[in-house]
Amino acid sequence: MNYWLFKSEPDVYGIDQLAKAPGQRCRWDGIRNYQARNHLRDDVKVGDLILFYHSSCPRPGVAGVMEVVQAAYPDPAQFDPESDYHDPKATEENPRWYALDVKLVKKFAQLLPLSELKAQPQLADMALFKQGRLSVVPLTEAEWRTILSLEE
DNA sequence: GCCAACGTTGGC
DNA sequence: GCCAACGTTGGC
Repeated sequence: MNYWLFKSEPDVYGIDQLAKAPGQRCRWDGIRNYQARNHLRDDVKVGDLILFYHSSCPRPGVAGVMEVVQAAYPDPAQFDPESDYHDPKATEENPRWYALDVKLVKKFAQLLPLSELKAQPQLADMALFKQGRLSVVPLTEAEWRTILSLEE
């Protein structure tokens, strides 16, 4: 069992959209960074738990928890010339980018702000802070427990 | 809108 | 393989 933090811009796709989706499930796609892709493709397993993080918005922070329901498969958007995520160098035989399916476990009653995460000495070494622009971030079990304990 | 950090591209 | 130029992310 591994723990992750996935970022999304709520203007594009926020936790409320996931809450309203059929079965509260969605495809997590559009990842176009190699390090994030490698995590998605190689390390993220069915049953892993994920923090849903809202980024690039007025109130950045953790909005809730998701669970992986389908492990990585080639992201269909890379083959779609109409998509913003189209990649002309990707082929069906040799895909570059991967997506996976998640479901909502719970939406936090209140968003847990980034400022509060930063205020925790136990979280000072988090990958989230060390590598600010990675959109698929691993968490240790201790970090996971610390963050969940901050949510009442 | 600004800027720091860092990833990607392309010439050589 | 190096590195400058450029693009993107994301907090503020």
